[in-house]
Amino acid sequence: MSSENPAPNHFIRQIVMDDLDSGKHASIATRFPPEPNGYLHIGHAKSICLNFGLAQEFGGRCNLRFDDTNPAKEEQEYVDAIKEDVTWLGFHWAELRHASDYFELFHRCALRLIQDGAAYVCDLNAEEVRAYRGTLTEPGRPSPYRDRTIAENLDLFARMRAGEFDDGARTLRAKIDMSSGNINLRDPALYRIRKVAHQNTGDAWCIYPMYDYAHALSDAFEGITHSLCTLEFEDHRPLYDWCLDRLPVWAMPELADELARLELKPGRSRQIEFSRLNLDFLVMSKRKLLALVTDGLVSGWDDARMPTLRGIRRRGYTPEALRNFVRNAGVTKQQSVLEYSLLENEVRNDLDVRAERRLAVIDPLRLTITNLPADHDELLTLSNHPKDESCGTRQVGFSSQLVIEREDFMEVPPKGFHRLVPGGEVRLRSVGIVKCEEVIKDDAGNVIELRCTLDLTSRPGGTGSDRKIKGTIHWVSTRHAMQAEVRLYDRLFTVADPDDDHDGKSYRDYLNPLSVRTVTAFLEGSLKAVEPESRFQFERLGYFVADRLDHRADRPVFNRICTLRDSYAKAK
RNA sequence: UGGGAGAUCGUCCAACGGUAGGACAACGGACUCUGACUCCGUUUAUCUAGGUUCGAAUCCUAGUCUCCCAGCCA
Repeated sequence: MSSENPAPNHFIRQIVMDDLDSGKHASIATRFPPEPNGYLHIGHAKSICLNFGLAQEFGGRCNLRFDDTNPAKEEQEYVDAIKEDVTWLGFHWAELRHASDYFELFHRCALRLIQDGAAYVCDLNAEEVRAYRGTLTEPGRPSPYRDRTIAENLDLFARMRAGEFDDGARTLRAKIDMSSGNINLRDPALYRIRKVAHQNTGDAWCIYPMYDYAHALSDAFEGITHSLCTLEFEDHRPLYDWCLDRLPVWAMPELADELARLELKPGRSRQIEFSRLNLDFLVMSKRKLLALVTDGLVSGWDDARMPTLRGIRRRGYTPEALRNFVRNAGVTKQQSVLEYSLLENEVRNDLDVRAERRLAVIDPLRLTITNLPADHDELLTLSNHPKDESCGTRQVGFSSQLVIEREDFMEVPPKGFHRLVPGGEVRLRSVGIVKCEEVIKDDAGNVIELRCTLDLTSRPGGTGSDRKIKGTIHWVSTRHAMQAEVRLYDRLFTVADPDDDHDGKSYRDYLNPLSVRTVTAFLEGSLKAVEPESRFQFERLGYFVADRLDHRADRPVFNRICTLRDSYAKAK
């Protein structure tokens, strides 16, 4: 099995250890808070590994919480997919929560804010609010409704809640500072009117809380100690803290019954930001990913080329490799773009250790052994893993009628070519050394068959088996082979930064037309009855996985996860 | 011209006033019945300018560059 090294230290882990050492927290609590409006991608893996990983390492707890405060965008389908993906990645949540579980609590808190004179109902519409807000460099102006009386605010808010007003007609706003340099503090909206059914609460509410308000309170309700999020929320932190300063939910009697009902143990949380995970040669924004799907540029969210967790899984990447990748990437506040090779490297590391070896030919060239009877039929016993005997052995059929990889033969080889050439010798993996005696061509001059003799003494255990030969190539016996659809994947984009839209280009202009190639390959017969998602190394070709969705015993489909490193190809 | 954040090899991460180190990438070599794996070696970095200090990636000052923010999205 693959090994996962201990967690390297990073600034958030250090904060956690300090808080534990100082006694600020007896144990920690984190949460992974996705909005169920799309599928999870590699970027989310960082947040998942960080939140769940920290809780795991320090004996704390980590909740999965759906940030479902905007019913217009969210769907149950995504909730289900996210749960499945988190589980696949290898994590278990302490509790499954929804922000919508707390709608009653949010509402009571809003009442408290109004009573404290810290929030008011504003009648400005969206456009007017924007005009009053000012700009990045100019302060905003107070809303004409800013100084309503508490009684008036209470009455208006009750009527908002009762559905008396249209969508967008009014908002509940925090009364903070219209001249703040931080735009988030210029009386941000706390509640808006949306007469939309919610996938969880149905028609119970027509006012829904905004992210900043709901998120800070949700963290506090759940007793989250460390609320980890990405850098773009850095200047939301003052608002996060404002909410908890005004609403010490752990000490508000009017919340007690509801908190008890939900079995919540609230506490004050601290928001800490880290930089997102970005990868080159990929796009990661939900919008662009969605466009790839809806425009049919890929086959779906689970297309094996997609950077979604479902796509990555479909492709055959292992959760272990993904976790190692994220761990090695580290956690900082520096914006960064990781090289895709880091991820591939982890996949190869993991699979080299655990994937059994098989023989397969994806671009066949006929090879006949002329000094063996035409009906020669033999079962060879091959080891499943060169470095792990516990993987056992398997039987592979061998005959005089074989196919080899077309690129393993060249009539006019370049210098340094170690494979088959006319009159030359090469070792057939686990069989022995063959010599190419004759090259058969069709009328067009294409090589269609190689006729070779096998040096019988070079067979395993034979007197000449140790004879040094430069090259070893793989093969499959046609009589014993099965054919299968094999999908050869390559990167989806041709440039390192597909998001770069200079020169009027867009990521669509950088799509790799060769990102998938489907071929019919010859596979050794032992591959016949494998389960979907089982992974193998096809020797010298790469790592392959039986497709999770399409693979069937009677119609096998394999995906290439990644190639092997190929120093020869690189040298060419 | 506002507010927030960040600058260390090609990439990512360390070094917490005391020899700038690791991983990946690249390059060279060894090994090899997978041109894989493994092993060995090499190249490459502290944004700039001042200052403090015996000593600065780290502290101070000034500047430069990059990213984020003007949703009733999250």
